Amino acid sequence: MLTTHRKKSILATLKKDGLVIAKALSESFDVSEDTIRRDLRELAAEGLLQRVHGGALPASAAVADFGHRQQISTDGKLAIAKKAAGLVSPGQVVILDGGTTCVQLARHLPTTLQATVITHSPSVAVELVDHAGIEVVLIGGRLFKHSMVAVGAAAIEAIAHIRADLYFMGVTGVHAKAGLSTGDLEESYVKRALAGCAAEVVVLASAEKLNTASAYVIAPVTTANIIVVERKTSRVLSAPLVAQGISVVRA
Amino acid sequence: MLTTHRKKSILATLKKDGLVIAKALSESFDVSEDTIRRDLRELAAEGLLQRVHGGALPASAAVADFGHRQQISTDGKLAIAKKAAGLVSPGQVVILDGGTTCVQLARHLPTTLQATVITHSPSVAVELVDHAGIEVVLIGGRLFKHSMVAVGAAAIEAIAHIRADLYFMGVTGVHAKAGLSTGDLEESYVKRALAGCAAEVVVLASAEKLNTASAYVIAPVTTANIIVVERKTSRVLSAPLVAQGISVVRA
DNA sequence: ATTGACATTGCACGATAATGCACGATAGCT
DNA sequence: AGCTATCGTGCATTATCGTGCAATGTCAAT
Repeated sequence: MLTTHRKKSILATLKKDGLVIAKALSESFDVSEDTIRRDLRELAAEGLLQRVHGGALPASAAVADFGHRQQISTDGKLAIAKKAAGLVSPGQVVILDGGTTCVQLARHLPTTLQATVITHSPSVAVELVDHAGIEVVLIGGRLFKHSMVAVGAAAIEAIAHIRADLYFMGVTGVHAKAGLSTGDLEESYVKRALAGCAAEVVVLASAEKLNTASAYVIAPVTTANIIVVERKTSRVLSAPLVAQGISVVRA
Repeated sequence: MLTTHRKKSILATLKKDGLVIAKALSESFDVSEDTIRRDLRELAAEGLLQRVHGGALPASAAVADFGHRQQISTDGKLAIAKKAAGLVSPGQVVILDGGTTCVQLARHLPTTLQATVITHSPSVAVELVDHAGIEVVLIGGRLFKHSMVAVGAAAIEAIAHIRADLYFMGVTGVHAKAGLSTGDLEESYVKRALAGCAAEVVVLASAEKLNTASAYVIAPVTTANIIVVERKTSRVLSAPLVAQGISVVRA
């Protein structure tokens, strides 16, 4: 029995059953439990599975889950969301992106605020149910599950008929030269379309997004009128943005 | 049985049923109630659920307020949702209406099912995130908050381009003569449009809906190919429907 | 063929985690 | 108020874990 072969089998079993148990593996491969433990430890170190007492679980399950992602939303993101919520004036037509920060933003809009919110994120829409004064418009399309937003031709088409006052854009990268970027091609198209139909664009950028760029560029950084960053953001990071005429707001 | 796996199962059960009972869990996992209590305590400490005497409730705010309505969702509705979920075949294109029953239906679709779900309910969309095999298409429009569904011209327009195998329709009234009806005009337009583009229409009707009619008529009752009703439904109520050639399924 | 470097494995042992039971405290119902 | 189910805690038991070490096997260079 080859070690690598055994490891592959373990991963295959894991994928098939959703979990593996150390004792059972040791019997089925006829090796000691120590050996299995070693295998599991090594596979866990490679990020191929998640080690737990008694066996292992798939790695993805730990990472996945949107609800979980929302929980790891940092204090910084929360502060950004609150600050951004304050930028909305009564009567405005506002576009809210998907992503955890925008969900937080929606949650922190005053419940009494009279406004129209346009969004392609079902999560944001659900969040706004009990904001009596807010008219919600949902943009349809194929649902990109990783970010929980509608994308695709249908979404682009729906956006084409919209004019908004304000667009709160979530991004994964803000770079003075590379521009605003995100990790999914379809998403970048939608964000570009949304930016194009709003009078003012507000980018929400938590600390780790600044001065980085992701795979797909949405637009030059000057597309943003305002960028909301964390309070602690150093001047070194904000200066190049301010130099291009962007208003950098600290949360 | 792995501890971690048991906890995940508890959370999954909680999500499915809206509550879990300690004693029942201890029996189904064949461990002592102490162990279950420990699990629940730890999950509660992580903020993943809310501990109550005798069991636990969901913790998430988004789930909670919808869960309020969901709690009044009777056992009957749950049974209907489960039964209806079993009507979906792999590979089908399915339309899911809004409403608590359809959210339950979504929740009870097999996680491994390969299918396309079209919906105008953001709640349903959110529910299907962790069904890896399901492609979700969101229909946009103005959000009618009471039912949490997209309605209006945009929704109708989007629906016009759709062909589906199956449409699960929620209604507030099913009457052999008055037809299928609902309490909102806009909603009735959308439901009619959805019914028109599906090969087969399945109506989900909990006990109190039968033999009643609401303000706005969607379509004649014969539009429905199948009506799923509660197990206890009397023959007196189902007979007039069967007489019109509709298949009445008891949950 | 021999040797040495290295990987793999099984075993021993102390440490840690998980579980079930016993007991007194508490919550919810009548 | 009184009853019962449920709860939390301390403790003993068992399973599982990690580490160090020796035995075995592999492979390449000599």
